[in-house]
Formats: sequence, C-alpha cells, structure tokens
Amino acid sequence: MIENKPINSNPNVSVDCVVFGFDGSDLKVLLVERYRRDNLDFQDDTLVLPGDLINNNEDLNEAASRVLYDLTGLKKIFLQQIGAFGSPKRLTKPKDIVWLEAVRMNPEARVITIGYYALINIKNYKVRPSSFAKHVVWRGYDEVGELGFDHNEIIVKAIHNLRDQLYREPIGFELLPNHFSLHQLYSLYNEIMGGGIDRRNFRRRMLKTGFLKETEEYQEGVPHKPARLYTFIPEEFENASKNNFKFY
Amino acid sequence: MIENKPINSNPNVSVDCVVFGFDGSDLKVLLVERYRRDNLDFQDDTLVLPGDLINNNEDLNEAASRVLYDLTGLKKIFLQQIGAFGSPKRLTKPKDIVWLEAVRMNPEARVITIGYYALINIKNYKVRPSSFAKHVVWRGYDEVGELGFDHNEIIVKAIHNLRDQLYREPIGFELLPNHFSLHQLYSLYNEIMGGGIDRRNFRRRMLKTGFLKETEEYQEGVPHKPARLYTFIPEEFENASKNNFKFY
DNA sequence: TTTTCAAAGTGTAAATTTTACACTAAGTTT
DNA sequence: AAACTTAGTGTAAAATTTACACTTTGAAAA
Repeated sequence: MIENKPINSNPNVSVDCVVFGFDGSDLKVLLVERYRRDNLDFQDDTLVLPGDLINNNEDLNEAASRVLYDLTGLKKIFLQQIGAFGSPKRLTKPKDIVWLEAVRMNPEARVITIGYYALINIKNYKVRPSSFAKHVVWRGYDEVGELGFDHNEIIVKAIHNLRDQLYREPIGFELLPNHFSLHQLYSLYNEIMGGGIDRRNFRRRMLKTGFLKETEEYQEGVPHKPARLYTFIPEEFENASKNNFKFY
Repeated sequence: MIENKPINSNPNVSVDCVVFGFDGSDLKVLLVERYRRDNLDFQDDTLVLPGDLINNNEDLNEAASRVLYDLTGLKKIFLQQIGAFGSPKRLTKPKDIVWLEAVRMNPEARVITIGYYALINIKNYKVRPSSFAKHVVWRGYDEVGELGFDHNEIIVKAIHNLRDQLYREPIGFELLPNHFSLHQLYSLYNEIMGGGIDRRNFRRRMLKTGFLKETEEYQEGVPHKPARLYTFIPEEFENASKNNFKFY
C-alpha cells in the first residue's frame, strides 16, 4: 500500500510522538502496530511510535499535533519536543526496510525525525470502537520490547526529559484528571521517578508550593476513607515561577 | 554564487551551531558574515550562526562537527544538540530570501534546522590568517543584534540549555584551559548564570565535589598574588555521578 | 627597601531545608 | 461491632545553604 499522501509531504523529515499515559499505578506509552495501521498484506508484529512525515506547510509542532489528533481524536495535548534523531542507520533494520518499501513513495530517502513526548489523561482517551483502535496498544514504558526504527532510543530520551521536567514544570497534572487526590499525584511522581519518594514529605512539599487548591470533593466508591480532591491552579504557578520558585 | 555542493547534500535539513567562547569575563558567540563567507557580489551585513545543509550519508552530529571544523580547524569540540527548529516561516525575511536565491540550488525548499551549541576554549581557536577568518566575529551573547533566519531564537534556546546543564554536567571546563584558577571558573559560572554567585561559597562547593585537583602550577605574569591552578578530573566526575552526586 | 595595590585565600554561625519515621482517623465491608 | 484499608498528620535531627570580612601574598610603584 503506497501512501496517498498530500503531494506536499516532505520526504526527509518526520515527527514521532511518545505518548505517556498514567493509569493510576503505571506509566504507559501508546504504541501502534504498523502493519495493521497501514493495512499491509504481510505479517509484521513490530510496534512503533505514532508518527508521520511532516507536510511542507506545517510547523513541526503542528505535525505532531496532527499525528496525535488522527490517533486519539484529542486536540490541545501537552507536547514537548525532545530533539532530532538523525542517524543514517536509523531506518535500516530488515523489517523496517520492508515496511518502507511497502508504504513510502521514496523508501530510500534519508529521514530525520523530530521526537516529541505527549502527556494525556488516559481517561480522556476513549479507544474508538471502530477498526481504528485495533492497531493501538498501551505498554508500560519500560516493557515496550524492541520497537521498529530507532524508537526505543526516542523513548529513552523522552523518559529522561520527562523526569527532568517533572520537578521544574507543572506537567504531572497533564496526566491526571482535573480533580485528583494527593495519593494519585504521589503515585504519579513516585512511578515516574522510579520510586523512593517519602509519602508524607511529598504531600507537605506539594501543598507548600501553594498552587494546589483543595476542593470540597472527595473520592467516591472506594472501600475506605475517601481522599480529598485537589486541583492545580496554573496562575499560582506562573506567579511562583516569577519569584525565584523552587519546586523541590 | 550557486553552491557547488556534493550532490548528496540534503535540501531539507541543516545544522546550525551556537559556538560559545569565554574570554575571561564575557561569554561570547561566534558569528559569520554570510555575504563574505559565501563571496556574494552584493552588500548584506547580516550575521548568522555557522551552519550548513547536512549530507545524506552523515549523522547530524557529524554534520555539526564538520561545520565547526571547516570554521575553526578544531576537532573534538564539545557539542550538544538543543533541538529542531522548523517553523515554515523561518527563512522568509526579505534578506534571507535574497541570500537563499543567491546560494541555494533550490531556494524554495523547506529547511528544518537542528540547533547545536558548542563550547570551545577561546585560546585554542586561532583566527586563521587567511581570508578565511575575515568573515568571523565574536560577539557578547546578549549583544548579537538581529541575526539572519531564526538564529536569535536558536541562541536563546542555546543559552537556556547551557544554563541548565552548567550545574549538572562538567561542561564549564570546556571553555577554560586545561589548568585554570578557581577565579576563572568562578567568573565563568557567574557570567553564564547572570551574576550573584557568592565567591567563597562557590569555591568551597567546587572543591568539595572532589573532581578538581590542585596542581603545583600558579598563575604567571599577574601583578598580584598568583592563584593556584586546578585541573578537572573526569574520572572523579564519572565516579561521583554514579553515586547520587549533586553538583549544587 | 618600603609602601601600595590587587586579587588570593580562608571560617563560622544562623537560617533553611531535608530527612526519617509511626500512629490516629474515617469510611466500608464482613 | 470488629476488621480492614487508605487518609491524614508532626517533630526532631541532620544536612545544606547562606551571609559575611579580614589576612596573605606577590608585583609594581614610589
């Protein structure tokens, strides 16, 4: 199936997105089965990151947003560029070549990809009932196995970047519902940072920042004392950022 | 002057390098006068970052290294990727278009550039006596004026990245001679971070890290007490990095 | 040779931040 | 009513960070 892309698709530059989601205990990554996505007529169980060639008239961020919209139906997803991946060998695994020849108009073309990571609230992402969803799968970020192309490398970089940002920018909230318990927030941080965070100290520190506001809502349907829900106030964060703020 | 580039030069992807140098008190950036570099027959006083289209068979880092080698004669320069810049408008200033039409085989091509920053010991960079050097100029990093293309944006990103890394990775030493005084190191950090660092505390902290070793050498030719020179021990840094090291 | 100048080099006490740690409270299920 | 599960809370010790000023040393000038 050779692509029927817009003529203005650029053969040399693509974007690939590491979409993170948090299910309450594990940090997951969204992967696609490329042979099903692309309706190939041969078997190939390779998983890859969602991605595509860019169009010549679109910005890189736009391209990444487009890819995510096509995949999830979501707009305004949190997106962060993590850099360019351009090894001349990045598309030279045997299966990758087969795939390129089946799908690309010029399979020999040198392709540089721009990596992004995206954060979505996994609850907002409704798996579409159509065949569309059949090629999509969530995997624990450290259990993805060997992906196609250089996509393992991109995930590693994305994780680094995510950890780096987690205590500098208020990005964790992107992965949670609008109203969340401190336990959810704690689990998220603890999971992303690889464990070892003290629960009480974490709670104190987060509250001290002043950009969590308590709501009058509580957890529901849990078989124990329900936790109070909090919400993140972006304005307070902006404020704090101006005046020598230290998250941690 | 249309370029006589290797055929395998990729029309859609370039690299641009923000080369930082430190002269003892100011952080400088290396810029080129593009009309002189490219022997154009019209006047154009625009300054730009050193950069070039990549070749199809070379890695992105290789391309950046090549650009720096061509410019400075130096190999093994410290290089760090800072990301891709790909706005469709990034080459649309009037003067930029004139330049593209004079120099590029396909001036309309969409070009994504991969930004790098490089750190060099300014003393090692001998301005070549030939005409080669005539198009090169050092400028204070915050006094570069309006550059061609989107190169101001790239510098801003480079500075951010540099500041970010300065206390995490031992990159400051790249800008200094092998043997340096603590005063030089202090000035460097203080300049890059925008001032306000306490001199005594800085000295203590740096020594405490354990990856500075004192030499038996002293400053020479200064009209006051000569400072002891130190040297950076990469092995000690690697060591410290493994065991929960915190620079700051 | 003495004085002057400029930067090198040094220590401490107070404030702040970080860390380690365990029991009571509240709601649900049995 | 008892048992279970997670929510929610405080403190003291240790470590780190901060603020701050005088003495030393060598070269240059007088």
